[in-house]
Amino acid sequence: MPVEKLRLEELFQLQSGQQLIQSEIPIFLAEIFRVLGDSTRIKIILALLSEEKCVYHLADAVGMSQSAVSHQLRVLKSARLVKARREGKNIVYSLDDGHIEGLVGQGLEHVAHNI
Amino acid sequence: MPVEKLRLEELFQLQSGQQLIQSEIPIFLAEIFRVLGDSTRIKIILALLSEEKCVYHLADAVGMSQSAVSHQLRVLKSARLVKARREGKNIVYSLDDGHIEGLVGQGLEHVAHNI
DNA sequence: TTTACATATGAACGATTGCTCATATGTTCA
DNA sequence: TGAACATATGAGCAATCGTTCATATGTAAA
Repeated sequence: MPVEKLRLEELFQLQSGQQLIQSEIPIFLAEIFRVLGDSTRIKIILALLSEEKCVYHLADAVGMSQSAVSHQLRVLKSARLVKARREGKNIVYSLDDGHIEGLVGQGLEHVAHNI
Repeated sequence: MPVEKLRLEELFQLQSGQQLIQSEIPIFLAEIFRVLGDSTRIKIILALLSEEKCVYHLADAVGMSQSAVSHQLRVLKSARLVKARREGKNIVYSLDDGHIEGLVGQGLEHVAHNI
């Protein structure tokens, strides 16, 4: 299936959803959610909502070791959820694009709804 | 932290995000994303976007065994993503609330953005 | 160039995951 | 009640995951 050709508003209307399900889209979709599905990684993202941070400050913010945070940053970076830039001795991480806030926001709505 | 007292629009504005990160919210958030982070479960959800379905039809739609689908339906149900009702010999599953479409929609936007 | 700092990375591990297979439970109809 | 169908569930297993520990890499300042 030519994923590039899909317009978002069409996705929900594919006949019986079968084409969508058999495309690669569910794989990509599951992948992004899988990456968001760990509390250390979510905390990193939440910490980056307000402002960019270096690894040391992220580790402090989420209460995990530098190594653990660094490993998870790599996961987040390869999923294009965060981006990095060097600033002197530090490497400063920030959210990669605005969709992430949307995703987290929707997640929060579901959480709020189920409390 | 009194989660129930949080208004959604306040969440992003908590001082430096620290309160949010130290609350139980990241745990809940990661949990919902973790459940969405498997392609079989995402396919099930996509299959239910258009209409409710029984287990047999779901298994067919997602191309997995009845047992595998049943196991995953239990995960989806305990995360309150789907609900079930008996209809004769069958058990018919449907999405539990409207937020799920919002979540999937946001996920699709991210996917579309990164293709 | 040496030292100290900041980050990344590889190996190893215990824990969790998602599937299959076999079987149990529940429902309908003869 | 018994047979056939629909779904759920438990055990078992291979694969994946997230952490720690030790160490490598990269940068800045002395």
